[in-house]
Amino acid sequence: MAIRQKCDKKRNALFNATLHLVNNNGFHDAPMSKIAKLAEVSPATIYIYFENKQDLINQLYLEIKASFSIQAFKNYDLNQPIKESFQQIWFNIANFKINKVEEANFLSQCDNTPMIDEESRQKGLKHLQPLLDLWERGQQKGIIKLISPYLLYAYTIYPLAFLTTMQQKDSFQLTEKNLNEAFIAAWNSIKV
Amino acid sequence: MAIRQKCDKKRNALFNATLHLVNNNGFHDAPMSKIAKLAEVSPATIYIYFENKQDLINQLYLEIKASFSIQAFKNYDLNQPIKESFQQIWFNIANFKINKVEEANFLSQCDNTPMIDEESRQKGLKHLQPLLDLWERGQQKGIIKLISPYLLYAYTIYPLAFLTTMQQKDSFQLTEKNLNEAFIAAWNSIKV
Amino acid sequence: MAIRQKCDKKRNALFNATLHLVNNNGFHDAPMSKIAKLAEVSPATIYIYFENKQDLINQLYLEIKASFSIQAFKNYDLNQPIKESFQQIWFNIANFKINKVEEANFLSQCDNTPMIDEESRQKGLKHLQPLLDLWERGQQKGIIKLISPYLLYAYTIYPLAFLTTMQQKDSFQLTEKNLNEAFIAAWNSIKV
Amino acid sequence: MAIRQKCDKKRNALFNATLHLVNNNGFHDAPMSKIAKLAEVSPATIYIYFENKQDLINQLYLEIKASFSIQAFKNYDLNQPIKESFQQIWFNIANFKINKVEEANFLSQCDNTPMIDEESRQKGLKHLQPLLDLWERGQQKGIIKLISPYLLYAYTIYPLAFLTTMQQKDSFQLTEKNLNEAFIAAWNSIKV
DNA sequence: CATGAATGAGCTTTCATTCAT
DNA sequence: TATGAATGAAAGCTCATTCAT
Repeated sequence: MAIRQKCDKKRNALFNATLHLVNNNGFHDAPMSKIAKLAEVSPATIYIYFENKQDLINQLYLEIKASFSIQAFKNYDLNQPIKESFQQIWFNIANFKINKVEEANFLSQCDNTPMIDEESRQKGLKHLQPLLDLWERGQQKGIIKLISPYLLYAYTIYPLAFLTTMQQKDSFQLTEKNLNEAFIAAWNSIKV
Repeated sequence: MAIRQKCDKKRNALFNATLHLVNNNGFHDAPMSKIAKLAEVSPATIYIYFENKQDLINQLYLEIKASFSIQAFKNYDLNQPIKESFQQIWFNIANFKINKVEEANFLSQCDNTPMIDEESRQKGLKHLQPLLDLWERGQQKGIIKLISPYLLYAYTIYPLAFLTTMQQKDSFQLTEKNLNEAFIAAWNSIKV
Repeated sequence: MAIRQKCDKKRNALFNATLHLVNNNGFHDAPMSKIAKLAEVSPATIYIYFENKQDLINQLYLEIKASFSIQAFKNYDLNQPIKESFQQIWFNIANFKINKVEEANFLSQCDNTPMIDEESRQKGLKHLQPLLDLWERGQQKGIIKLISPYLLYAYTIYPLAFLTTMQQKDSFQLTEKNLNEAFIAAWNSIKV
Repeated sequence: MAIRQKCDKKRNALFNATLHLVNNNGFHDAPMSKIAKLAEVSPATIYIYFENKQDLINQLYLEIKASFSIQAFKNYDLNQPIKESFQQIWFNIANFKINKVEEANFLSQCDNTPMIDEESRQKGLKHLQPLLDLWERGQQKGIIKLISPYLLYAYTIYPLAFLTTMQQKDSFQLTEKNLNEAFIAAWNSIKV
């Protein structure tokens, strides 16, 4: 009655292989055969864990988004002042992007191409809710400007994507000094 | 002359078809056969104008980057004050992204995936030089913060990409009010 | 005994599943995985009961042929007159085809395609021997025409396959009236 | 401006290859790769001439049905007496089955399996209309029994399929004598 | 210059079967 | 015995590119 069980080990190996190949070659040059080889499984095995290639990509996206959100709101304390809370979250996100380069890179590709289907994209968006709530509280208290949350995001979180992308490609270094300057720029752009 | 015009017509048709398909389907689902069909030419004809698919994408990228740069520095007068100059350029870029949605979208994909080869990417970067020069002058005059140009770009120009992407996907509207708020946020983040 | 019954249950479930899928989808679209699912067993279990897919099909064919032959010669009494005997067998076969539609359909597929291997086909043919013997007796008595048994079969039994196939596919109905007319046609074609 | 044209030569080669492989191996063991090899074209070439495998099979079926129907009604003269007309058609069909063994065999497979889709099957049926009309005339004149055309077909034309199948598989020979006996059997089964 | 046909290589996915428990 | 996981091989089909005109 005992049988071999579907194991997270293989699922993870497939995720890692996909992550690596999509980041380096792009979605268009990350065939299932290469993914399988890199994960050291048979091509057919992928289809035990995922319905098809799109499903593999979607699930990977959501898994990374979830791990992103855990990191983003680590040590976030609702009772602290608005600015301290925002600072905590901002640096959490920055650290995720710095330490989890592959994951951050993948999310960037997903958010800027039609790789992910609409349903998964919508699910992924929900992870940011606590930050939106924080901004609203900040606005009610007169600390944060009364502008669209899209603007708040565009000028505080989104720039980090550029900085990490550049760090990978060019000679730009995200030093601690740079990071602090970046935070100040972010805060200046949204504070009242 | 007549022949030359005929050529450009097909070249442009191919560019438009590629732009449309890559934007809507992604690079991985924009085969040469579909591009040819949409441009109303034979697949074989593509290879008269371009060496191969990569070359087509690269050339399209550079063409759009060039048209972007023309728009970006329109009416830019070196003799005007720093802030006015920056404001001119910033709104130029914003208008490009708002009016040339397809082109802006395509550049976004190129900048966030391994679609474009390194050589073309480097060429594309040069178009921004006048803005970098302006920033340097601003810094020398003590008007702009002494931080890396990567940071300056990340907090002034890059956010526009997010806003235009969102305008396409969601209910967010880039109204004139929003746009002015965005410029203020951008300026606040880099001014001394 | 208990184990034996358990076994037969699964074997039968597999037979039914195969019958259903081959009839509805064709042999080419009746994969082992679907058969297993429909029979509510594991794909691996099939290989406990059958050597491979070909063996499963062959055994199913022979099982159905055997059940066909039991039905065909039910109440067949060697002492009765030739025509009565023939009539008995003919209606037995007709009833099998009418009541066991799935089984009859499957035999049709097997007899008209290279699904079954030669050995099993030969085995299947033997079930008709009593009918061949009856015909021979009829010929000796001058009641049945002195023509090849292949012709006798082609003009008496084989037409039933067409009628039942049509009943399934079209609006044709095998009513009792039709059936009696069919028997008369059959008898007229072979009687002296 | 002149280009290579899609040629019937390749289309025919593909038809012949398919015919041969499906007849000998069955639909389930007639992969596109083998068909291509036998037709001496690339697998990709098949998709220039046919939408997919199903379309290839459907078109082949209809082509053969058409050629069958031409043969079936060759020299058929509406002004001749019913029996002579029927005899003409019956022998035409018999000759088709004897001389075009591969084609006849293929039609048999198509008519007894779910290989062909419903639409093509319906189209294929229309080819028999002149025979149905003849039967109706025969019935009006009191020459042919007033029974369903399905019965008429089952007892006159359908038996030929069995005889030709047997000729291929077994030692049975469709001699001229056999053929004449078969016709008499056919006629006896439907004449008043 | 321009074309539709043609293609080998490679794609995603499925298959019959076996493995490990 | 019975299983769900696992798999190499092969399926149908598509791709970027070239051929022949």
